[in-house]
Amino acid sequence: MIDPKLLRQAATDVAANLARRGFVFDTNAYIALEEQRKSLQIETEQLQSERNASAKSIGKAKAQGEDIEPLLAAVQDLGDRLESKTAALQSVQEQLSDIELGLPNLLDDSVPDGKDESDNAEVRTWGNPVELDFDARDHIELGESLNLLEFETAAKISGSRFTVMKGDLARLQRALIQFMLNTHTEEHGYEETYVPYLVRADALIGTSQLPKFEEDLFKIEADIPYYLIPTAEVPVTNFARDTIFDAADLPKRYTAHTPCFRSEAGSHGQDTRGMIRQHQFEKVELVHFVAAGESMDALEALTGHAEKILQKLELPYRVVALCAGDVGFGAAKTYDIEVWLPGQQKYREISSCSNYNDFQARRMKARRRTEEPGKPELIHTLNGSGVAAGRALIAVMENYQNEDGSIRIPEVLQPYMGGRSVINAA
RNA sequence: GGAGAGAUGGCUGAGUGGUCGAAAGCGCUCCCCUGCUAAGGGAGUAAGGGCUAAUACCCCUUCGAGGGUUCGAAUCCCUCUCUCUCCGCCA
Repeated sequence: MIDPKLLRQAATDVAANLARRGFVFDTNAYIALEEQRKSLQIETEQLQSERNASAKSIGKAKAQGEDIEPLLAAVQDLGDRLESKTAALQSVQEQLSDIELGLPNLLDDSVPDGKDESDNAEVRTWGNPVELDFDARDHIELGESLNLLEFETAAKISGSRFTVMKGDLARLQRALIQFMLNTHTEEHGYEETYVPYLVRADALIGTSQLPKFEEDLFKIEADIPYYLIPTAEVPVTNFARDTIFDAADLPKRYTAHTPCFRSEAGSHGQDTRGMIRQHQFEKVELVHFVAAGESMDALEALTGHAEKILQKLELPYRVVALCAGDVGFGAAKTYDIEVWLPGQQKYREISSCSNYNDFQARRMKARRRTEEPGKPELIHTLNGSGVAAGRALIAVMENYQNEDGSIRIPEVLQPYMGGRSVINAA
């Protein structure tokens, strides 16, 4: 959520910023509502004040044994007046809140202009796309010919966009996850966490998947209307919900491995083959809680931590700064890390690292006490994939393939694979 | 699943219709005293919102959440959520 005070004072500036995203903010409608809110709130609070004063004097009079009747008569219609004002105020505030919850975050000035993916700015590349002296196979071909990857079995059980992995491939994904968690906890200062995969709507509102993007989520049919998490960002970031951290508590870095569940509504026809885009995938997530003013540095650090994983795996990648039109709803700035996939001859997203500044914190009431005046102020939250395990698996398969269809195991993963260095057909 | 208890400020914990945003203790901050790492005395110490140039006044809201009764609710009524105890079941 954008600071309501800023919206009131500088609606036009906000609209100009959001316009960079292609988002239209109807400032006139907002300002009109805001004027109503102001007068209604002042009147309502005035009436509440009157009510409090009269109740107090009635109490006093009664204690002294005086006649209360005239006092009661004097406030007879106060309740009704208050009730109608309150109802009107509430209605206006709900309308304002609907608008506010629907506004995307302000973009950081450093975000490049642009409409869509094609306008994203390459920031840096690492490594060089592998030159194979044979025709590269994609992960589907590789996995199926090794008898370790079965889409038909998955379809039989759960339909499209699911995968069954077996043997060394299943183990390789587990190895990737272990390797990533160990790297982040041992080298990058993250605390490992284990979190719920089912969450309540409140948590999703806090991280801004709701109310706007419900169609992207799986909601379970049960007495309790849980949602399956689309990313560990949701449970982990909500650690900070309704919390006031001590100044010394921050910064905090958390990591978690979870499955992620996404309906992929709106991506029909995209990546229908293979396991690039699944309803369920494994991911290691990184989350930072930092003081306001430190989040831009934190974003660079966080992105670097995700990159480190690919470097250790020796997978070529590039980092792109998402352009104004491509930055997600709640983010002020986002770097995507794209890994090279020989099977597609393309860089594909494997991590997305975002600074939400106070956008999520305001929704979650996540604050810290400042050092000096000791006053609560909103913290900044960040998150990024460190990295998506399913896609990392694809990247390893395709980048480490041999001509005979076997797959070499990256050196850093070998300890997790019983010391072996290659995966052969089962 | 059955039976019961409870949710109050940073913590412990009073408070069952009126001057309670809330006793007391602890903790914390500042000051005083004390010639010695102790003790004592005093003051202060919630969050959110409105108004505003203001982090100054003033006002409003909040005692798990949401409704209700009342001139007035932490206190009474209803619903929900969560926590705890015992029994049962269970990875």
